[in-house]
Amino acid sequence: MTTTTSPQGRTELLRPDRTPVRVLVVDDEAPLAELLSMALRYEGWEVRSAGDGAGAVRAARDFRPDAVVLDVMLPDMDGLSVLGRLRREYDDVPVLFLTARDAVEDRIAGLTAGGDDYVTKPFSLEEVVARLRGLIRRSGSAVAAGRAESTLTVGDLVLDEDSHEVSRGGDAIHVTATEFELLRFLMRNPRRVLSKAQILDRVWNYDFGGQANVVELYISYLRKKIDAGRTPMIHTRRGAGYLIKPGE
Amino acid sequence: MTTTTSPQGRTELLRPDRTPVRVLVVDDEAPLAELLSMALRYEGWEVRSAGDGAGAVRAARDFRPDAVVLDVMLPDMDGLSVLGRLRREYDDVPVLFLTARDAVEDRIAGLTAGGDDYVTKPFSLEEVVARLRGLIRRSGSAVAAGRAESTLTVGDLVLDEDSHEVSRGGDAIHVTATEFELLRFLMRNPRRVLSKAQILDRVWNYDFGGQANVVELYISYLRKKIDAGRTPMIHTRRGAGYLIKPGE
DNA sequence: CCCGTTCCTGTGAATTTCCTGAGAAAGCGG
DNA sequence: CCGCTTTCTCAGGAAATTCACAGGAACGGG
Repeated sequence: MTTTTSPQGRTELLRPDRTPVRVLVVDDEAPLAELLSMALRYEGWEVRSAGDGAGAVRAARDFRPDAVVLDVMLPDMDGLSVLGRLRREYDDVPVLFLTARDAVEDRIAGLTAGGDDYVTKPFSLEEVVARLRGLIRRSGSAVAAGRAESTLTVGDLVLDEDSHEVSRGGDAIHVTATEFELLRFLMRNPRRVLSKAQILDRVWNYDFGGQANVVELYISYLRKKIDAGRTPMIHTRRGAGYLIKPGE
Repeated sequence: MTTTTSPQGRTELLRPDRTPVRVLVVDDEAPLAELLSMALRYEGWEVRSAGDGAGAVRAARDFRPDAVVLDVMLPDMDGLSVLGRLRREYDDVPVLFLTARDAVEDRIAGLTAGGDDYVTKPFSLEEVVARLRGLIRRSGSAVAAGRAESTLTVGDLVLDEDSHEVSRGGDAIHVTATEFELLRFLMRNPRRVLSKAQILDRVWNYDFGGQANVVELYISYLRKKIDAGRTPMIHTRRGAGYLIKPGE
């Protein structure tokens, strides 16, 4: 697995043979599966989806995914069983579990043990994509293809996805969890205008029902922390959205 | 056997020929075997599993594992018989026994006489991984490949996995068993945020059903012992988890 | 230059997340 | 069996974070 930089400046994961990464989405709620598939395709990944455990196993067999997104609550069998079947014939595939927050610790215990990961519903797409990237990065193929990078850089601004640390020009900057996700989304799309709707869709939970101006608010927070007294890197495109780029 | 540092900074055991270590897991409880396999694969090891004694012997024959994790209670034959068969054709392989806590102690004593080791169910994955590492390190191949390292260091904090001793800046620090495992997990993943769920999964027993705030509690304990009056090394990433890193 | 629109940001309150003391229960050594 | 240690639950309180609201600033089309 390697990272390349596309003409647009987006970095995307590729497999060693320079073919796009394949991800299998398993969820019985069709709209959610749809939402996920779209988001993952937007990442440049190849996506297939299944609505139940049996379908998942079948799909895995001929699709040979590099990673799986798996709802732990499925109509026919539970997450662990599906995982078992997948793993039986298909060793190393990393899995990202989707689980309800209130599902009293839905026996998440054990699920993340193997280096797999999980997110609780309702999640933000940014969260899912980030975790998935992490899993793929750390999976066998990534190691085989060389050094995996856990850090995003735009100009003198650096964001480390492992330690959740942010710094600009060497100075450490403290950001909150939401600020971190927003900044990560911006930095993953440098020099590209992102609309408030896009940002809301990616960074906030999919069922967020609040005011649209939280985005403005958090942009404001980030500016205070990142651009304070320096060449601004976060820019407003009135009527369009926001973008981040290195200062001249 | 050598230790190398992967791109992510994790150290992993390799065989003299720089091939991953091979581990055979023998347990008839499929979910447990699954859990173990996942955890061991995550360590970078190659894993095969068997559900009974006969299968174990067969698997060992063509898999030639560097270590075996063996449940002493198997449907077809008991641990001793399996061990006998394994050893008959395959001398030196170190074995980690899994045993129920109430199992008769002296039986185990006999089993571990040859430098093997055991853990009682329910165990924590950290425990199993650590013991297994110890066994492999001490086994023939490790000696052949040179010095094995049993100590973790982050800044001036040192943890010895063999003696279970911890010290910071030369001062010995007493930690309890649970504190030790938590600290070891943190130190094996320096500068990386570990979520409370991940920590719970790795450090606590797999059937632990308690409150998630034991993690907070033990972090608090560790801070009192390790960071007291010094530059803090254990940091909270609110909404994300905890991480350890050397103070500047 | 005016006006409607869009964006920025201070204030404050609700909520979430984390920390930690106190004590019950279980384990261990003598 | 007793006393000490360790593990863990519970609950209160502290602190950080998230978010709504609203007034004012900046912008851009006409």
